[in-house]
Amino acid sequence: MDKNKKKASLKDVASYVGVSTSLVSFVLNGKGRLHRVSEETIAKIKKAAEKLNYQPNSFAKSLREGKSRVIGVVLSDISNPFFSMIARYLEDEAEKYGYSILFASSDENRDRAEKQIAHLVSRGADGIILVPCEKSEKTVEAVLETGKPLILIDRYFPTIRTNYVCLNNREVSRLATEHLLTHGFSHPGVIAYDTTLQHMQDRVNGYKQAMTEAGKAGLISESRVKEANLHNAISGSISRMLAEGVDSLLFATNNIATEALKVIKGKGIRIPEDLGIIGFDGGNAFELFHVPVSYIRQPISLLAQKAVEIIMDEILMGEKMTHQVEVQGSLVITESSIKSC
Amino acid sequence: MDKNKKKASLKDVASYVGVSTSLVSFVLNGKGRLHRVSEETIAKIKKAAEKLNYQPNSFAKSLREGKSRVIGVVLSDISNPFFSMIARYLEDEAEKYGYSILFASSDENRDRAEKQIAHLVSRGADGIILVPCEKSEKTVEAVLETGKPLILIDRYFPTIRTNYVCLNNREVSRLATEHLLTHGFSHPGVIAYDTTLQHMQDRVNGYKQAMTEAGKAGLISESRVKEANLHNAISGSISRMLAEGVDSLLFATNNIATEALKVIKGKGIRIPEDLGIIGFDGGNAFELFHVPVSYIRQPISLLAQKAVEIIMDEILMGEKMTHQVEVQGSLVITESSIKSC
DNA sequence: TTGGATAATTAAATCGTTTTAGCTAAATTT
DNA sequence: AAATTTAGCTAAAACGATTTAATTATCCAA
Repeated sequence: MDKNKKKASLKDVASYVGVSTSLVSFVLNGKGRLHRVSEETIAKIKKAAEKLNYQPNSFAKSLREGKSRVIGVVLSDISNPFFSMIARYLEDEAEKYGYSILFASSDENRDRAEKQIAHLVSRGADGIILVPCEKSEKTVEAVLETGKPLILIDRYFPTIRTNYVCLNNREVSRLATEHLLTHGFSHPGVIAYDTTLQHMQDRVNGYKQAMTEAGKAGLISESRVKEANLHNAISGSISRMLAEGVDSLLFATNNIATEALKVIKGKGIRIPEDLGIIGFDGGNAFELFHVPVSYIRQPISLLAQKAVEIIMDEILMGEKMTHQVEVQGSLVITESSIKSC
Repeated sequence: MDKNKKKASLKDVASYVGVSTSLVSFVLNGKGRLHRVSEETIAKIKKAAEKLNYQPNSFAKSLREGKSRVIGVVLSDISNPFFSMIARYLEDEAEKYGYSILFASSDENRDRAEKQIAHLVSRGADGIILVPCEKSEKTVEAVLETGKPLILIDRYFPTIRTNYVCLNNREVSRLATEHLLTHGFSHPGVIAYDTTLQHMQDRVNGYKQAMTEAGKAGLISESRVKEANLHNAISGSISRMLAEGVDSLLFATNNIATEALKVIKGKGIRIPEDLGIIGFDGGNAFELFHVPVSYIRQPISLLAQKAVEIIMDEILMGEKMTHQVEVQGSLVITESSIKSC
């Protein structure tokens, strides 16, 4: 094994051909013509680079150029299906620009997120894509102060002027509720996380709006679920709401929906006879449930595409405007949300 | 906004305190005492670094040291739950060493994997953790030639001497089949991917071994499933095997198990009366199925922990030995694999 | 008081690029 | 023939750190 053969550097190529490193750099960066290097030399240099298997040293390049071609992504938890899908699309989109992605999971922990971001920045990330966690306004503002390109994804803070891409949470949630109301359910409820994060508030607000529009503001009986001890909390909520007369439920996240389906299965609640349901983000899991489950579909790939597009604009072209994009979710309707009368 | 205030460099700290950059470097790397810097100066330098919010430039550091503190990970597809779990544990383990992880998805495509690896190496990854795809022996060998630390995870090539961490596929698969044989099922079958990858062969071989040990070698009627058109292929396999008298099935991956459960639900096959089943890797999805599903549990966190441990040994200490680790899977048994007689 | 330790610090090379400014020789203009 | 332009190339600084060898100052022993 020749594990000791060092990688060839610009200098190696240069001395192999018998020219200066400048020429090699010009040629290999496609600026040969611009710097009027002779065709002959261009050819020789290219051949030599090939032959020596020259690979530019990315550290030297980054040091010199002040660019890393890496985007840092901090999301809630990459093992959560929703976020791992986002991760995958971000990866694909970034690749189109020749960028790589450095991932980190915050676990919805503010301090952890702060550390992760600092770490990514110190690693030289050219920009940050962030799924911000609750009460992390200061963290976000700190990144903004840096001037480092930043875009929030999935969530945003109404009080902070940043780039963000998120779902039209309120509207799609309103639509889902309206659908329940017009398909045999007179008393819908909603189960959401008990967080101040705006996207979650929006999902609840969409529900409230639909109820109000239907003249049922009086029926609003929301149950919020704390993330801790999720399964039990959801189980309790469902029992309580059923007792109160709720006849259908909107689940505000994929996780909540999945846990709720387990509870429903466990309690033997009939869908849609006893309870109409609409989940968030379909997925393999739902398909194993004994009744097809209606859900709100998020265009995850679009979410990722927009996020990368916007941050790349800022990184590459110095775009200064703030972009705030809402992508449109849609309703996928099946048996679980239609009461046959 | 003071977006123009450049980050402070070593030189800035040095001139702020009125010393040379050497001293600052010594002190901030904890080698102050070693180079007998006076306590007074140490204190001054630390305070100044704090005050100027000095963050070392990682490119300069990497360039000089020839280390990046980044591990490159190429896996099949980060949006696949199994791999996103691995990704998450890898992230956590690497963090313990102060390392970050650069992810890339190969989509089981050899050329893509090759490109991704090249990309990660050119990005300066100190080592590569790889889920190799079919027929990628040459790619793996090419990495080995480089001398860059490498470890395969989840899969391996018996013909190549590399570090790897994988499940005791054959044994756990044998156990699962044996379990079926001793719990009311006289004619088990297996559904696996039609690939030459050894881990998959091992899973099938474990099944065959159990059958042979039970004196039922004659009953071996395996169905292999091509990845393309998965759902339909599995549907066909299940029908065919049931017709052939198969009374129970071992599914060799989580994906196969999930798709199979959908088929089973669709066809109204009763579990375990008509068919006993054992899946691979439990997960949220299984819990929504109307019968609790037995499965083979992989210690994913251990898999990741070992992988990082081994590659870090090589990166940091120049460990030269090849480590080949098999972690032990276990059977999680519920109703789906026990025929009540 | 000369020489040798010892303590405290610094100068300068180095890592591998990119890029600006400058140099030489040939070609063209006046 | 002198001046200018152009073609083709190179030298050297810069990016921001680490590290080796060198330097200065101080103190102590002989």
